[in-house]
Amino acid sequence: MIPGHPHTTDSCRPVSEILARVGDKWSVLVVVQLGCGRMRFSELRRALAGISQKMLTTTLRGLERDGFVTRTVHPTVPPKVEYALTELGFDLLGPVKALGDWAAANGPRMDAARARFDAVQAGAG
Amino acid sequence: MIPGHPHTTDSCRPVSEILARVGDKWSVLVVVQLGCGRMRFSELRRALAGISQKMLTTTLRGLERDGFVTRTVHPTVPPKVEYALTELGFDLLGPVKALGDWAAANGPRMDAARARFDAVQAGAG
DNA sequence: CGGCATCCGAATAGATACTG
DNA sequence: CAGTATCTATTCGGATGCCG
Repeated sequence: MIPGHPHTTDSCRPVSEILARVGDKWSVLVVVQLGCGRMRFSELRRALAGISQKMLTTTLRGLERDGFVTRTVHPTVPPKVEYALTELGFDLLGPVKALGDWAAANGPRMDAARARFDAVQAGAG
Repeated sequence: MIPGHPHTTDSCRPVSEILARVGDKWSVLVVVQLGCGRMRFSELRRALAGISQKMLTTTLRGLERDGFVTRTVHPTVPPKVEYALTELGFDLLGPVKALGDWAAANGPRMDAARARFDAVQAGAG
């Protein structure tokens, strides 16, 4: 029990919403990647290394819809489409990078806990 | 690489990892909920209102495995199992709440962007 | 009360082929 | 090069039934 706990945390609802929007497998990766600067479709695909072309398209559409990225079509031959973060997208980078820093700092602790848990499971059945 | 760009964000990898662990539909909700204090299984289920017993069990197992929550069994009749955040879990609350605050503050902007996008799609095909 | 096993439907993600 | 459409495999998540 936490004595004198504020219990004012209504973070549940908004966290759930933001996670429903960018909590999928690729959205955050794309946002972080675009945080390095505008990129074209194939550059993103190369940078993300593992995403399928379909998923990249779907993810970018969703991010564009929610106002995180812009899509610029250059009417050239061959076609060239560039994606960039909006102000909202850059804004999102703040808390996302905070989470990233946390993960980088505490990832080993998570790994250790997992190893411990698995060892106990194996030993105690 | 973008010339003259900061490019200090190597948050890609860790963000991906933390998202793979707590980016599912319920994990963060459970963590935030437990941030209010230790709770037993049925309390959590009531508080989350919508989660199935199977998912709650699965989610709690995952969080326990990664060292975010502890599971305490009271050998009473009827049985009583309580869950609480570990120090790592409380630590996670920081960046998660930051993300929650951001979502609460910018949710309207996301909604507006979405409405705008949908309107353009309807108008321009 | 807490939890596991099983089955089933829905949603997701990937491969492939085709268009402009 | 960028994107769409289709098909399929995998995963997710819920309902049910049984156990300690």
